[in-house]
Amino acid sequence: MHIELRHLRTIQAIHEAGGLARAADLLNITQSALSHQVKGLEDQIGVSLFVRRSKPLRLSAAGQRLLKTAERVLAEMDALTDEFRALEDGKTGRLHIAIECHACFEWLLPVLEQFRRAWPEVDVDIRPGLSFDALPALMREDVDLVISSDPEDLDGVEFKPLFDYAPTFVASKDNPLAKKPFVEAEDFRDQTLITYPVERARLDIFSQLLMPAKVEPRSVRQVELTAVILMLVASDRGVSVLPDWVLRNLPPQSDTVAMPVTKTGLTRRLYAATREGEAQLPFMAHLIRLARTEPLKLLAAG
Amino acid sequence: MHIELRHLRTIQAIHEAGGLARAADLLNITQSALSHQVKGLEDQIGVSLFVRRSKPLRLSAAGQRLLKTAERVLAEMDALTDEFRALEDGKTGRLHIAIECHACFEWLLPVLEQFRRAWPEVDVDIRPGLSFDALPALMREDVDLVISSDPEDLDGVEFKPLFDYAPTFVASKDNPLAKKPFVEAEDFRDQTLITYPVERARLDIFSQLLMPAKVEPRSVRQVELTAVILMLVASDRGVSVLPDWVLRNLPPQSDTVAMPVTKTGLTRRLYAATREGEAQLPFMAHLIRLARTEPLKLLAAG
DNA sequence: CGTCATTCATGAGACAAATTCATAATTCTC
DNA sequence: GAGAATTATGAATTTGTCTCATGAATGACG
Repeated sequence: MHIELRHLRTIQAIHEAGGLARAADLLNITQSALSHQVKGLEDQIGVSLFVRRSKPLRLSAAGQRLLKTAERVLAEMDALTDEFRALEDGKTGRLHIAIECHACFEWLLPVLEQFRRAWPEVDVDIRPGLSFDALPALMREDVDLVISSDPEDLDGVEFKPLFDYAPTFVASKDNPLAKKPFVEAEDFRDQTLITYPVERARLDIFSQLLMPAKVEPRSVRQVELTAVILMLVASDRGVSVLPDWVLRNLPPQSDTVAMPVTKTGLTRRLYAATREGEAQLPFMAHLIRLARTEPLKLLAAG
Repeated sequence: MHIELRHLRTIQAIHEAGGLARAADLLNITQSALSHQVKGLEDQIGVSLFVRRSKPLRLSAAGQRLLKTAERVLAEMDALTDEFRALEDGKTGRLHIAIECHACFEWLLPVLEQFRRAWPEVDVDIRPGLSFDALPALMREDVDLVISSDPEDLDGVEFKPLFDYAPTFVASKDNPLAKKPFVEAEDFRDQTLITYPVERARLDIFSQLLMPAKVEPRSVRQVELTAVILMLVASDRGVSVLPDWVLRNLPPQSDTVAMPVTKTGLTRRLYAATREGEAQLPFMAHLIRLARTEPLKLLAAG
């Protein structure tokens, strides 16, 4: 037999009530039960917790020490059950987001900023580390939402569409391609292509154009930050393909030009992946709503 | 049914062992018991704690939250039981001391200083506040040791003698009494007597001399600090009666003279009062031993 | 001081809860 | 898809907790 929370509650009640009988009322059990319990506890820990010499049962030194722990521990447990209760009726929860699409930071951060104002209790985080394997992480409950443009028909995972975007070609105005109305696969053969440092299958330009056309750029350079990519492009160190929302914020007098990929342009769709049913959680639904509308507003404003 | 420590231990074990079966071994119960327990807990708090989609049972977000609390709380409980165990075999304990005798600070502080080096785990404190009613406080376990010179035959309380001392008269060398070889009760009629601010029954000079002789000093002034009393005496603002150990530390060229009270001098004995049996606690016995010998050494050195 | 009221302790039996045993249902691995 | 490993479940059993009835101790009061 170990010390149990029941014992801590008992000690606290006896202290507050100032006696077994009154404490028994507080705890809705009989005075006898308490007496047995205290005796059992004292036998267990081998230390007497109360002074029995005088009748209105008082805490001994050891009892006072136990009471201190009881107060701390019970407070912690109360906080825990409060959180669970809140979690049950959806006022709180965890929202750890994995983004497969690297440029999504651009619109996701403002969206989260707004979200946090509405749901201050929700534990929000972005986990850029696991952009590969994001869906397994979702199922393992390591994350709770995945932003992706490649919906998969996976059991236990739900994909909700967010918004469409156009992967758009950017180059320096000094680049030979700058004069064209649009680019196509062949145009990349002589170019240095700058991409985010993720596998090709996750890059629109490869999955939608170059891999189907079996075209390999002259070279590929991987760069982490969007701003750096744009800088390199501006100084004609390479060309890139970025979502249109990234390009709307370019200064108009910049040294770069943007144009569609292929004559008709590419169109891609972003999705939010959640575990089955969790998209209905109030805060989750709210975030998805925000992620549908806010990025478009940003685009319009840009 | 409430969350119990058993549940916290279970969560922790499952997490550490990475599965029910292994955790069951850790806890010396069957896998079945754990399964039932987890189910019961989840029903209780209305939140699922594990991800069951994949087989090596993993903690869900809520489970991870619970684990965090489990770790904090169980650590606290372990610390508590360690303390109780130490308390059981006497390596630690509480030693809150009430002193009835006000001047005892003089020798008690150095004694405690030495004691703390030998028993760093013991929670030592002095409670000067309740110099009245110290014995009831002892029985209520508000304090654990009382220093007193008035042993009472009380049930459940034990008095151990510490050492003898002589309440000694001090006056300015300008005081008319300074020439006498000793003082007696009548001498106080024309004097301002300086005492500690406690009831007369606890002051040697009243209980041993003035009250029996029914003599009232011209006036009585109460002063808290020994050093201040000595200062006032030196400047002939009054006379006082202090234990000899206080006076040994007077600078020899001081303006005060000391002399016995009555021709034979008074002799008083200090006692340490503990609850019945507790004087045998190792640390308590040590303190009492120190309190017997150390003050005498101080005297000799002074 | 004895009486009465209050408060705590104790033993036996009733009850509830946790655990085990046996076995079914999953999931994982090859 | 067979076999191994892991978790879930139902019924029986064991363990532990509570209640009831009552006894013992303490404190207050006339």
